[in-house]
Amino acid sequence: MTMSVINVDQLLARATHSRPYLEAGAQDPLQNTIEATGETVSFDPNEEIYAEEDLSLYLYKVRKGTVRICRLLEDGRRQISAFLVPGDMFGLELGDCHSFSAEAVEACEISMFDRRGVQALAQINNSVAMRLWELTAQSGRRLQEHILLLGRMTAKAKVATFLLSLADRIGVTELRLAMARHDIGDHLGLTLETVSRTLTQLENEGFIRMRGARAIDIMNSSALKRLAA
Amino acid sequence: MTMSVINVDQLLARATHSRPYLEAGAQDPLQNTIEATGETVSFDPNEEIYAEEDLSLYLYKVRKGTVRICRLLEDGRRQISAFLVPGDMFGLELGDCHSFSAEAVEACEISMFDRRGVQALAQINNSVAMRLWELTAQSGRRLQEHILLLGRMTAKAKVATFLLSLADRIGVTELRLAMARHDIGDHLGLTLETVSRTLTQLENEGFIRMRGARAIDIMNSSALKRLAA
DNA sequence: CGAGCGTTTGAACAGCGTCAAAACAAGTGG
DNA sequence: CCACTTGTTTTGACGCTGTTCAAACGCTCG
Repeated sequence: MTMSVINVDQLLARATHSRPYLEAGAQDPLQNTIEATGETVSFDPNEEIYAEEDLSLYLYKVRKGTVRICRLLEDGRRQISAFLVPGDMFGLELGDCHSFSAEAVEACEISMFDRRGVQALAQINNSVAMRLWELTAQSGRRLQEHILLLGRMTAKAKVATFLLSLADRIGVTELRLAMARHDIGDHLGLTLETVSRTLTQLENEGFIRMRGARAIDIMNSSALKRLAA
Repeated sequence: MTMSVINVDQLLARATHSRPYLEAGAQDPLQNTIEATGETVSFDPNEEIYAEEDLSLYLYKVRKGTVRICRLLEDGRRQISAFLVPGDMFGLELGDCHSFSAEAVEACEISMFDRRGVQALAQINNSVAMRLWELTAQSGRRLQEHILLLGRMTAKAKVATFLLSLADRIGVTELRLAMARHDIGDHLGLTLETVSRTLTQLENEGFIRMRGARAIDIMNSSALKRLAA
Protein backbone atom coordinates (compact mmCIF):
# COMPACT_ATOMS: atom_id res chain seq x y z
CA MET A 1 0.00 0.00 0.00
CA THR A 2 1.21 3.45 -0.88
CA MET A 3 -0.43 6.84 -0.47
CA SER A 4 0.07 10.54 -0.01
CA VAL A 5 -1.33 12.29 3.04
CA ILE A 6 -4.18 14.76 2.64
CA ASN A 7 -3.80 18.30 3.85
CA VAL A 8 -6.28 19.59 6.41
CA ASP A 9 -6.06 23.15 5.15
CA GLN A 10 -6.88 21.93 1.69
CA LEU A 11 -10.00 20.27 3.01
CA LEU A 12 -11.16 23.34 4.85
CA ALA A 13 -10.54 25.50 1.81
CA ARG A 14 -12.68 23.24 -0.30
CA ALA A 15 -15.37 23.27 2.34
CA THR A 16 -15.51 27.03 2.31
CA HIS A 17 -15.65 27.18 -1.43
CA SER A 18 -18.36 24.62 -1.66
CA ARG A 19 -20.68 26.35 0.73
CA PRO A 20 -22.63 28.47 -1.73
CA TYR A 21 -23.02 25.39 -3.89
CA LEU A 22 -24.32 23.37 -0.99
CA GLU A 23 -26.83 25.99 -0.02
CA ALA A 24 -28.08 25.84 -3.59
CA GLY A 25 -29.25 22.28 -2.85
CA ALA A 26 -26.44 19.74 -3.20
CA GLN A 27 -27.53 16.30 -2.03
CA ASP A 28 -24.42 14.96 -0.34
CA PRO A 29 -21.96 17.51 0.93
CA LEU A 30 -19.58 14.82 2.08
CA GLN A 31 -19.50 13.55 -1.46
CA ASN A 32 -18.87 16.96 -2.88
CA THR A 33 -16.27 18.33 -0.54
CA ILE A 34 -14.38 15.58 1.16
CA GLU A 35 -14.48 12.85 -1.38
CA ALA A 36 -12.89 15.02 -3.97
CA THR A 37 -9.82 15.25 -1.76
CA GLY A 38 -9.51 11.53 -1.06
CA GLU A 39 -6.47 9.60 -2.13
CA THR A 40 -7.29 6.18 -3.57
CA VAL A 41 -5.09 3.35 -2.32
CA SER A 42 -4.78 -0.31 -3.25
CA PHE A 43 -4.75 -3.19 -0.78
CA ASP A 44 -3.82 -6.82 -1.42
CA PRO A 45 -6.06 -9.74 -0.45
CA ASN A 46 -6.01 -10.22 3.34
CA GLU A 47 -3.98 -7.07 3.85
CA GLU A 48 -4.77 -5.20 7.04
CA ILE A 49 -6.17 -1.71 6.54
CA TYR A 50 -6.02 -0.89 10.22
CA ALA A 51 -5.75 -2.93 13.41
CA GLU A 52 -7.64 -2.83 16.69
CA GLU A 53 -6.12 -0.14 18.88
CA ASP A 54 -4.56 1.64 15.92
CA LEU A 55 -4.90 5.39 15.91
CA SER A 56 -7.94 6.38 13.95
CA LEU A 57 -6.45 8.66 11.30
CA TYR A 58 -8.66 8.24 8.26
CA LEU A 59 -12.19 7.87 7.07
CA TYR A 60 -12.41 5.26 4.32
CA LYS A 61 -14.63 4.55 1.35
CA VAL A 62 -14.62 1.31 -0.59
CA ARG A 63 -14.16 1.90 -4.35
CA LYS A 64 -13.57 -1.68 -5.46
CA GLY A 65 -13.42 -4.99 -3.66
CA THR A 66 -14.70 -6.17 -0.29
CA VAL A 67 -13.59 -5.28 3.23
CA ARG A 68 -14.25 -7.08 6.51
CA ILE A 69 -14.55 -5.47 9.94
CA CYS A 70 -13.31 -7.88 12.64
CA ARG A 71 -12.85 -8.43 16.32
CA LEU A 72 -10.33 -11.05 17.42
CA LEU A 73 -10.12 -12.95 20.71
CA GLU A 74 -6.81 -14.23 22.07
CA ASP A 75 -7.65 -17.89 21.41
CA GLY A 76 -8.17 -17.26 17.71
CA ARG A 77 -11.93 -16.88 17.66
CA ARG A 78 -12.95 -14.14 15.28
CA GLN A 79 -16.15 -12.21 14.71
CA ILE A 80 -16.73 -10.33 11.48
CA SER A 81 -19.32 -7.69 12.26
CA ALA A 82 -19.72 -6.54 8.68
CA PHE A 83 -18.59 -6.92 5.08
CA LEU A 84 -18.29 -3.68 3.15
CA VAL A 85 -18.76 -3.35 -0.59
CA PRO A 86 -18.14 -0.50 -3.04
CA GLY A 87 -19.90 2.65 -1.89
CA ASP A 88 -19.70 1.82 1.82
CA MET A 89 -17.75 4.04 4.17
CA PHE A 90 -15.99 2.92 7.35
CA GLY A 91 -13.40 3.85 9.94
CA LEU A 92 -15.52 6.49 11.64
CA GLU A 93 -15.34 5.68 15.34
CA LEU A 94 -15.71 7.24 18.71
CA GLY A 95 -12.39 8.31 20.23
CA ASP A 96 -8.92 8.31 18.76
CA CYS A 97 -8.42 4.56 18.54
CA HIS A 98 -10.12 1.90 16.48
CA SER A 99 -11.94 -0.76 18.45
CA PHE A 100 -12.05 -3.10 15.48
CA SER A 101 -9.74 -4.03 12.66
CA ALA A 102 -10.43 -3.71 8.95
CA GLU A 103 -8.95 -6.03 6.33
CA ALA A 104 -9.19 -6.35 2.59
CA VAL A 105 -10.98 -9.60 1.72
CA GLU A 106 -9.83 -9.45 -1.90
CA ALA A 107 -7.80 -6.89 -3.86
CA CYS A 108 -9.36 -3.54 -3.01
CA GLU A 109 -9.25 0.09 -3.95
CA ILE A 110 -10.07 2.34 -1.07
CA SER A 111 -10.27 6.11 -0.76
CA MET A 112 -8.90 7.61 2.44
CA PHE A 113 -9.76 10.98 3.95
CA ASP A 114 -7.98 12.67 6.80
CA ARG A 115 -10.17 12.12 9.83
CA ARG A 116 -9.23 15.30 11.61
CA GLY A 117 -9.91 17.24 8.48
CA VAL A 118 -13.32 15.68 8.18
CA GLN A 119 -14.13 16.47 11.78
CA ALA A 120 -12.89 20.03 11.44
CA LEU A 121 -15.10 20.31 8.40
CA ALA A 122 -18.05 18.99 10.37
CA GLN A 123 -17.48 21.72 12.95
CA ILE A 124 -18.05 24.47 10.40
CA ASN A 125 -20.32 22.77 7.90
CA ASN A 126 -23.51 21.43 9.32
CA SER A 127 -24.44 19.38 6.28
CA VAL A 128 -21.22 17.46 6.71
CA ALA A 129 -21.93 16.85 10.39
CA MET A 130 -25.41 15.60 9.56
CA ARG A 131 -24.02 13.33 6.86
CA LEU A 132 -21.51 11.82 9.28
CA TRP A 133 -24.34 11.13 11.68
CA GLU A 134 -26.34 9.48 8.92
CA LEU A 135 -23.43 7.21 8.05
CA THR A 136 -23.05 6.12 11.64
CA ALA A 137 -26.79 5.68 12.10
CA GLN A 138 -27.02 3.53 8.99
CA SER A 139 -24.24 1.25 10.14
CA GLY A 140 -26.00 1.07 13.52
CA ARG A 141 -29.17 -0.14 11.90
CA ARG A 142 -27.29 -2.84 10.03
CA LEU A 143 -25.64 -3.95 13.24
CA GLN A 144 -29.07 -4.25 14.87
CA GLU A 145 -30.29 -6.43 12.04
CA HIS A 146 -27.22 -8.58 12.41
CA ILE A 147 -27.84 -8.96 16.13
CA LEU A 148 -31.27 -10.36 15.36
CA LEU A 149 -29.68 -12.81 12.94
CA LEU A 150 -26.99 -13.96 15.36
CA GLY A 151 -29.27 -14.25 18.34
CA ARG A 152 -32.39 -15.81 16.91
CA MET A 153 -31.81 -17.54 13.57
CA THR A 154 -30.92 -21.10 12.60
CA ALA A 155 -27.95 -21.86 10.37
CA LYS A 156 -30.19 -22.17 7.34
CA ALA A 157 -31.90 -18.83 7.97
CA LYS A 158 -28.53 -17.19 8.61
CA VAL A 159 -27.03 -18.33 5.33
CA ALA A 160 -30.19 -17.49 3.39
CA THR A 161 -30.28 -14.00 4.91
CA PHE A 162 -26.61 -13.52 4.14
CA LEU A 163 -27.03 -14.42 0.49
CA LEU A 164 -30.11 -12.23 0.10
CA SER A 165 -28.55 -9.19 1.72
CA LEU A 166 -25.44 -9.56 -0.40
CA ALA A 167 -27.53 -9.83 -3.54
CA ASP A 168 -29.53 -6.84 -2.44
CA ARG A 169 -26.51 -4.69 -1.76
CA ILE A 170 -24.72 -5.61 -4.96
CA GLY A 171 -27.93 -5.53 -6.94
CA VAL A 172 -27.54 -8.90 -8.70
CA THR A 173 -28.82 -12.43 -8.12
CA GLU A 174 -25.70 -14.02 -9.60
CA LEU A 175 -23.25 -13.66 -6.76
CA ARG A 176 -19.51 -14.06 -6.89
CA LEU A 177 -18.45 -14.41 -3.29
CA ALA A 178 -15.24 -12.61 -2.47
CA MET A 179 -14.89 -14.30 0.90
CA ALA A 180 -14.03 -17.82 2.02
CA ARG A 181 -16.40 -20.13 3.92
CA HIS A 182 -14.34 -19.36 6.96
CA ASP A 183 -15.12 -15.63 6.64
CA ILE A 184 -18.81 -16.29 6.18
CA GLY A 185 -18.80 -18.51 9.23
CA ASP A 186 -17.13 -15.86 11.35
CA HIS A 187 -19.74 -13.38 10.15
CA LEU A 188 -22.74 -15.61 10.87
CA GLY A 189 -21.53 -17.18 14.10
CA LEU A 190 -21.09 -20.60 12.47
CA THR A 191 -18.19 -22.88 11.60
CA LEU A 192 -16.99 -23.07 8.02
CA GLU A 193 -18.19 -26.67 7.85
CA THR A 194 -21.73 -25.67 8.78
CA VAL A 195 -21.68 -22.92 6.15
CA SER A 196 -20.56 -25.42 3.52
CA ARG A 197 -23.14 -28.03 4.51
CA THR A 198 -25.90 -25.43 4.55
CA LEU A 199 -25.00 -24.17 1.10
CA THR A 200 -25.07 -27.67 -0.40
CA GLN A 201 -28.37 -28.25 1.36
CA LEU A 202 -29.80 -25.04 -0.13
CA GLU A 203 -28.58 -26.20 -3.52
CA ASN A 204 -30.13 -29.66 -3.16
CA GLU A 205 -33.41 -28.05 -2.22
CA GLY A 206 -33.32 -25.86 -5.32
CA PHE A 207 -32.96 -22.46 -3.69
CA ILE A 208 -29.56 -21.73 -5.17
CA ARG A 209 -27.16 -23.09 -7.76
CA MET A 210 -23.40 -23.20 -7.38
CA ARG A 211 -21.05 -22.86 -10.31
CA GLY A 212 -17.92 -23.49 -8.30
CA ALA A 213 -17.61 -22.65 -4.63
CA ARG A 214 -17.59 -18.89 -5.04
CA ALA A 215 -20.22 -18.36 -7.74
CA ILE A 216 -23.75 -18.69 -6.42
CA ASP A 217 -26.95 -18.03 -8.33
CA ILE A 218 -30.09 -17.36 -6.37
CA MET A 219 -32.76 -19.41 -8.15
CA ASN A 220 -35.78 -18.60 -6.05
CA SER A 221 -35.44 -15.33 -4.25
CA SER A 222 -38.89 -15.22 -2.66
CA ALA A 223 -38.65 -18.78 -1.37
CA LEU A 224 -35.28 -17.94 0.14
CA LYS A 225 -36.85 -14.95 1.86
CA ARG A 226 -39.37 -17.23 3.48
CA LEU A 227 -36.51 -19.34 4.85
CA ALA A 228 -34.77 -16.27 6.14
CA ALA A 229 -37.71 -15.11 8.24
CA MET B 1 -48.54 7.61 30.44
CA THR B 2 -49.33 11.31 30.23
CA MET B 3 -47.33 14.21 28.85
CA SER B 4 -47.40 17.65 27.30
CA VAL B 5 -45.88 18.23 23.88
CA ILE B 6 -42.73 20.33 23.56
CA ASN B 7 -42.70 23.38 21.37
CA VAL B 8 -40.15 23.54 18.56
CA ASP B 9 -39.88 27.31 18.69
CA GLN B 10 -39.15 27.10 22.36
CA LEU B 11 -36.30 24.72 21.66
CA LEU B 12 -34.80 26.92 19.01
CA ALA B 13 -35.08 29.94 21.26
CA ARG B 14 -33.21 28.18 24.00
CA ALA B 15 -30.57 27.07 21.55
CA THR B 16 -29.95 30.62 20.44
CA HIS B 17 -29.74 31.87 23.98
CA SER B 18 -27.37 29.18 25.01
CA ARG B 19 -24.90 29.80 22.25
CA PRO B 20 -22.62 32.26 24.01
CA TYR B 21 -22.56 29.96 26.97
CA LEU B 22 -21.60 27.03 24.78
CA GLU B 23 -18.84 28.92 23.13
CA ALA B 24 -17.51 29.69 26.57
CA GLY B 25 -16.81 25.98 26.98
CA ALA B 26 -19.88 24.00 28.02
CA GLN B 27 -19.27 20.26 27.95
CA ASP B 28 -22.56 18.92 26.68
CA PRO B 29 -24.73 21.26 24.68
CA LEU B 30 -27.43 18.64 24.34
CA GLN B 31 -27.61 18.49 28.09
CA ASN B 32 -27.78 22.24 28.45
CA THR B 33 -30.23 23.17 25.75
CA ILE B 34 -32.48 20.29 24.91
CA GLU B 35 -32.68 18.44 28.14
CA ALA B 36 -33.92 21.48 29.95
CA THR B 37 -37.00 21.39 27.70
CA GLY B 38 -37.75 17.71 28.13
CA GLU B 39 -40.98 16.52 29.68
CA THR B 40 -40.50 13.63 32.09
CA VAL B 41 -43.03 10.85 31.72
CA SER B 42 -43.76 7.68 33.68
CA PHE B 43 -44.20 4.23 32.18
CA ASP B 44 -45.54 1.09 33.83
CA PRO B 45 -43.68 -2.23 33.80
CA ASN B 46 -43.86 -3.80 30.32
CA GLU B 47 -45.52 -0.72 28.88
CA GLU B 48 -44.58 0.02 25.30
CA ILE B 49 -42.74 3.31 24.76
CA TYR B 50 -42.87 3.03 21.00
CA ALA B 51 -43.45 0.19 18.53
CA GLU B 52 -41.63 -0.91 15.40
CA GLU B 53 -42.87 1.16 12.48
CA ASP B 54 -44.14 3.91 14.77
CA LEU B 55 -43.35 7.43 13.68
CA SER B 56 -40.18 8.58 15.33
CA LEU B 57 -41.34 11.71 17.14
CA TYR B 58 -39.14 11.93 20.21
CA LEU B 59 -35.66 11.51 21.52
CA TYR B 60 -35.68 9.81 24.93
CA LYS B 61 -33.51 9.75 27.99
CA VAL B 62 -33.86 7.25 30.81
CA ARG B 63 -34.15 8.98 34.21
CA LYS B 64 -35.14 5.99 36.33
CA GLY B 65 -35.72 2.33 35.57
CA THR B 66 -34.66 0.06 32.73
CA VAL B 67 -35.72 0.02 29.08
CA ARG B 68 -35.36 -2.74 26.51
CA ILE B 69 -34.95 -2.25 22.76
CA CYS B 70 -36.50 -5.18 20.86
CA ARG B 71 -37.12 -6.73 17.49
CA LEU B 72 -39.94 -9.23 17.15
CA LEU B 73 -40.45 -11.96 14.57
CA GLU B 74 -43.91 -13.16 13.56
CA ASP B 75 -43.50 -16.54 15.28
CA GLY B 76 -42.84 -14.93 18.64
CA ARG B 77 -39.05 -15.03 18.66
CA ARG B 78 -37.67 -11.85 20.15
CA GLN B 79 -34.27 -10.25 20.19
CA ILE B 80 -33.40 -7.57 22.73
CA SER B 81 -30.51 -5.63 21.26
CA ALA B 82 -29.92 -3.52 24.35
CA PHE B 83 -31.00 -2.69 27.87
CA LEU B 84 -30.87 0.98 28.77
CA VAL B 85 -30.27 2.33 32.25
CA PRO B 86 -30.52 5.84 33.72
CA GLY B 87 -28.43 8.28 31.74
CA ASP B 88 -28.80 6.43 28.43
CA MET B 89 -30.53 8.07 25.48
CA PHE B 90 -32.45 6.28 22.78
CA GLY B 91 -34.98 6.69 19.98
CA LEU B 92 -32.62 8.45 17.61
CA GLU B 93 -32.93 6.62 14.32
CA LEU B 94 -32.46 7.05 10.63
CA GLY B 95 -35.64 7.98 8.81
CA ASP B 96 -39.05 8.88 10.14
CA CYS B 97 -40.01 5.45 11.47
CA HIS B 98 -38.60 3.35 14.26
CA SER B 99 -37.13 0.01 13.19
CA PHE B 100 -37.26 -1.35 16.74
CA SER B 101 -39.61 -1.11 19.64
CA ALA B 102 -38.81 0.19 23.11
CA GLU B 103 -40.49 -1.05 26.27
CA ALA B 104 -40.21 -0.28 29.96
CA VAL B 105 -38.83 -3.32 31.78
CA GLU B 106 -39.86 -1.98 35.17
CA ALA B 107 -41.54 1.27 36.25
CA CYS B 108 -39.61 4.00 34.45
CA GLU B 109 -39.27 7.74 34.30
CA ILE B 110 -38.23 8.93 30.89
CA SER B 111 -37.59 12.37 29.48
CA MET B 112 -38.86 13.02 25.98
CA PHE B 113 -37.64 15.66 23.53
CA ASP B 114 -39.26 16.65 20.30
CA ARG B 115 -37.21 14.97 17.59
CA ARG B 116 -37.81 17.60 14.93
CA GLY B 117 -36.82 20.26 17.38
CA VAL B 118 -33.62 18.45 18.16
CA GLN B 119 -32.81 18.05 14.49
CA ALA B 120 -33.60 21.66 13.74
CA LEU B 121 -31.32 22.56 16.60
CA ALA B 122 -28.59 20.38 15.16
CA GLN B 123 -28.89 22.27 11.90
CA ILE B 124 -27.94 25.55 13.50
CA ASN B 125 -25.84 24.42 16.41
CA ASN B 126 -22.86 22.35 15.51
CA SER B 127 -22.11 21.19 19.04
CA VAL B 128 -25.55 19.62 19.14
CA ALA B 129 -24.98 17.89 15.82
CA MET B 130 -21.66 16.50 17.04
CA ARG B 131 -23.27 15.32 20.25
CA LEU B 132 -25.98 13.50 18.34
CA TRP B 133 -23.29 11.80 16.32
CA GLU B 134 -21.44 10.79 19.48
CA LEU B 135 -24.59 9.25 20.94
CA THR B 136 -25.15 7.20 17.81
CA ALA B 137 -21.51 6.20 17.58
CA GLN B 138 -21.47 5.04 21.17
CA SER B 139 -24.53 2.88 20.72
CA GLY B 140 -22.87 1.49 17.58
CA ARG B 141 -19.83 0.45 19.54
CA ARG B 142 -21.99 -1.35 22.08
CA LEU B 143 -23.82 -3.13 19.30
CA GLN B 144 -20.48 -4.32 17.88
CA GLU B 145 -19.48 -5.70 21.26
CA HIS B 146 -22.79 -7.48 21.49
CA ILE B 147 -22.29 -9.00 18.06
CA LEU B 148 -19.04 -10.52 19.27
CA LEU B 149 -20.86 -11.94 22.27
CA LEU B 150 -23.71 -13.42 20.25
CA GLY B 151 -21.53 -14.85 17.53
CA ARG B 152 -18.62 -16.31 19.41
CA MET B 153 -19.35 -16.89 23.07
CA THR B 154 -20.66 -19.88 25.01
CA ALA B 155 -23.66 -19.58 27.33
CA LYS B 156 -21.38 -19.27 30.35
CA ALA B 157 -19.30 -16.49 28.81
CA LYS B 158 -22.45 -14.69 27.66
CA VAL B 159 -24.00 -14.63 31.11
CA ALA B 160 -20.70 -13.66 32.75
CA THR B 161 -20.25 -10.80 30.29
CA PHE B 162 -23.80 -9.66 30.83
CA LEU B 163 -23.42 -9.50 34.61
CA LEU B 164 -20.10 -7.70 34.37
CA SER B 165 -21.30 -5.11 31.90
CA LEU B 166 -24.39 -4.45 33.98
CA ALA B 167 -22.29 -4.02 37.11
CA ASP B 168 -19.95 -1.77 35.20
CA ARG B 169 -22.71 0.46 33.88
CA ILE B 170 -24.53 0.73 37.19
CA GLY B 171 -21.29 1.01 39.11
CA VAL B 172 -22.04 -1.63 41.75
CA THR B 173 -21.20 -5.32 42.25
CA GLU B 174 -24.47 -6.02 44.07
CA LEU B 175 -26.91 -6.20 41.23
CA ARG B 176 -30.69 -6.07 41.42
CA LEU B 177 -31.86 -7.34 38.08
CA ALA B 178 -34.85 -5.48 36.72
CA MET B 179 -35.48 -8.02 33.98
CA ALA B 180 -36.77 -11.58 33.92
CA ARG B 181 -34.74 -14.62 32.83
CA HIS B 182 -36.75 -14.52 29.65
CA ASP B 183 -35.53 -11.00 28.87
CA ILE B 184 -31.93 -11.94 29.60
CA GLY B 185 -32.26 -14.93 27.31
CA ASP B 186 -33.65 -12.84 24.49
CA HIS B 187 -30.76 -10.45 24.94
CA LEU B 188 -28.05 -13.13 24.96
CA GLY B 189 -29.50 -15.42 22.32
CA LEU B 190 -30.33 -18.14 24.86
CA THR B 191 -33.47 -19.66 26.33
CA LEU B 192 -34.61 -18.67 29.77
CA GLU B 193 -33.86 -22.18 31.01
CA THR B 194 -30.25 -21.94 29.88
CA VAL B 195 -29.90 -18.58 31.59
CA SER B 196 -31.25 -20.03 34.81
CA ARG B 197 -29.03 -23.12 34.67
CA THR B 198 -25.97 -21.01 33.90
CA LEU B 199 -26.63 -18.69 36.83
CA THR B 200 -26.94 -21.57 39.29
CA GLN B 201 -23.78 -23.05 37.80
CA LEU B 202 -21.95 -19.75 38.32
CA GLU B 203 -23.21 -19.70 41.89
CA ASN B 204 -22.10 -23.28 42.56
CA GLU B 205 -18.67 -22.44 41.23
CA GLY B 206 -18.44 -19.46 43.55
CA PHE B 207 -18.41 -16.64 41.00
CA ILE B 208 -21.67 -15.10 42.17
CA ARG B 209 -24.14 -15.34 45.01
CA MET B 210 -27.89 -15.09 44.64
CA ARG B 211 -30.13 -13.62 47.30
CA GLY B 212 -33.37 -14.40 45.55
CA ALA B 213 -33.67 -14.65 41.77
CA ARG B 214 -33.22 -10.96 41.04
CA ALA B 215 -30.47 -10.01 43.51
CA ILE B 216 -27.03 -11.13 42.40
CA ASP B 217 -23.73 -10.34 44.07
CA ILE B 218 -20.57 -10.66 42.04
CA MET B 219 -18.14 -12.41 44.37
CA ASN B 220 -15.07 -12.65 42.18
CA SER B 221 -15.06 -10.04 39.51
CA SER B 222 -11.66 -10.82 38.00
CA ALA B 223 -12.35 -14.56 37.80
CA LEU B 224 -15.64 -13.77 36.11
CA LYS B 225 -13.78 -11.63 33.60
CA ARG B 226 -11.59 -14.58 32.73
CA LEU B 227 -14.71 -16.63 31.99
CA ALA B 228 -16.08 -13.87 29.83
CA ALA B 229 -13.04 -13.73 27.54
C1' DC C 1 2.76 -31.87 -12.31
C1' DG C 2 2.88 -31.24 -7.46
C1' DA C 3 2.19 -28.22 -3.41
C1' DG C 4 -0.85 -25.68 -0.72
C1' DC C 5 -5.23 -23.82 0.28
C1' DG C 6 -10.03 -23.90 0.34
C1' DT C 7 -14.05 -26.81 0.18
C1' DT C 8 -16.81 -30.82 0.83
C1' DT C 9 -18.24 -34.74 3.32
C1' DG C 10 -18.50 -38.06 7.17
C1' DA C 11 -18.97 -39.73 11.96
C1' DA C 12 -19.03 -38.92 16.80
C1' DC C 13 -19.89 -35.68 20.24
C1' DA C 14 -21.62 -31.81 23.13
C1' DG C 15 -23.99 -27.79 24.14
C1' DC C 16 -28.06 -25.84 24.16
C1' DG C 17 -33.11 -26.12 23.12
C1' DT C 18 -37.52 -28.34 23.98
C1' DC C 19 -40.94 -30.18 26.74
C1' DA C 20 -42.70 -31.02 31.14
C1' DA C 21 -43.23 -30.66 35.97
C1' DA C 22 -42.32 -28.91 40.31
C1' DA C 23 -40.85 -25.10 43.46
C1' DC C 24 -41.27 -20.41 44.50
C1' DA C 25 -42.97 -15.61 44.86
C1' DA C 26 -46.39 -12.12 44.89
C1' DG C 27 -50.87 -10.56 44.80
C1' DT C 28 -56.16 -11.22 45.54
C1' DG C 29 -60.10 -12.08 47.84
C1' DG C 30 -62.43 -14.58 51.31
C1' DC D 1 -54.22 -15.13 58.05
C1' DC D 2 -54.98 -18.51 54.75
C1' DA D 3 -56.40 -20.57 50.27
C1' DC D 4 -56.08 -19.64 45.54
C1' DT D 5 -54.32 -17.73 41.33
C1' DT D 6 -50.93 -16.22 38.28
C1' DG D 7 -46.41 -15.52 36.74
C1' DT D 8 -41.45 -16.50 37.34
C1' DT D 9 -37.70 -19.53 38.28
C1' DT D 10 -35.60 -23.92 38.87
C1' DT D 11 -34.71 -28.61 37.69
C1' DG D 12 -34.92 -32.90 34.99
C1' DA D 13 -34.93 -35.92 30.82
C1' DC D 14 -34.32 -36.12 26.11
C1' DG D 15 -33.29 -34.80 21.34
C1' DC D 16 -31.56 -31.88 17.76
C1' DT D 17 -28.55 -28.55 15.74
C1' DG D 18 -24.30 -27.32 15.07
C1' DT D 19 -19.28 -28.36 16.53
C1' DT D 20 -15.17 -31.09 16.40
C1' DC D 21 -12.03 -33.97 14.36
C1' DA D 22 -10.58 -36.23 10.35
C1' DA D 23 -10.11 -37.45 5.68
C1' DA D 24 -10.77 -36.83 0.80
C1' DC D 25 -11.41 -33.81 -2.99
C1' DG D 26 -10.60 -29.95 -6.12
C1' DC D 27 -8.76 -25.50 -7.43
C1' DT D 28 -4.99 -22.43 -8.49
C1' DC D 29 -0.53 -21.24 -9.03
C1' DG D 30 4.18 -21.95 -8.93
